[in-house]
Amino acid sequence: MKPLKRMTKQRKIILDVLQSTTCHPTADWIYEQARKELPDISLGTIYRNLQHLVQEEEIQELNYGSTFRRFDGNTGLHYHFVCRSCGQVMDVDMPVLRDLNGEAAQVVGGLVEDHRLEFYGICRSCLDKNQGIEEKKECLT
Amino acid sequence: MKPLKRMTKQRKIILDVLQSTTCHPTADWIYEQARKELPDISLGTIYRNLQHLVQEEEIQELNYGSTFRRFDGNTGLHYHFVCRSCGQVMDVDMPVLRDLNGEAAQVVGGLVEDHRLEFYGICRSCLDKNQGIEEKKECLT
DNA sequence: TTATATGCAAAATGTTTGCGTAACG
DNA sequence: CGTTACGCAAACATTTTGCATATAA
Repeated sequence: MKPLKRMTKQRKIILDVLQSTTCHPTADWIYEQARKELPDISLGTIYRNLQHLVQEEEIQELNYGSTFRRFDGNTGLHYHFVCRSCGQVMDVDMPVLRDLNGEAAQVVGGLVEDHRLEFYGICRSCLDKNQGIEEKKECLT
Repeated sequence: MKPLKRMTKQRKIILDVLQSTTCHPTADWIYEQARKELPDISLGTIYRNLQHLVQEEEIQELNYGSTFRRFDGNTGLHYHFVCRSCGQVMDVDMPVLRDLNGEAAQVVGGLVEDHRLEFYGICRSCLDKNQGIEEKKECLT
């Protein structure tokens, strides 16, 4: 973990929020959480810090088929499952496919640094209450 | 290939643009191309048709670490490589990992319908002219 | 003490939508 | 002909930015 340039209380809270949840929150959800601690924090500060933390590789950014981003406090390589019904994003605890990068490098002929793998489908809890479209949950705690 | 509800000249052009390029264009690039044929086409029409074509599974939507989407006329399962320097997205012609979905299903316990795999790194042409940051190419024809 | 970060509000970006008109089948 | 799609422009949601002030090191 590299040292950050400055650890403000705002930055600390944002990092805390991300590291103390297993969900994959949006900027807005992080904002709501952070405001419980620091009511005057601004959304601009949330975005500036998220950008900063991504650059410092303290967190990672996720992007699925939606208009907004999600963030993940877990920077280790791991895979995700996205439920098409409720929109929930969960970690998939399966072994990392280490030789994939080399395989791809042979094909594309460039430098392959890493990869990202996402699964799509319907999660168990949506299957159970097997109905049409659930209301989307932004984040489950 | 399911029949589309109506094949307007606008929809045809959008489909043509996507199917006659191996790049993975943004809505805006598609708009520029379509305007060469049909100068009065509107961006709203582009978006409406892209959405429609995704639903009909005539094209697929891609989403990477950026603020905008890309689209792909190739609906078969295949993987992508994203160059961190020039932003280009290219196909990775490697075998599809068919048993991955089953593996993930065992872990998450839901229904896993499909997966998406993306590689990140620096492409050959950026490595060759090995300089800092290239100007971003939206799409190469 | 000074560079870095903040809050606020305004701007920018990418996408969607309402409405009256056009045109596919 | 009736329904579906269009062009246009305004609305929307998310993210970024400029500026004057505050604060961590």
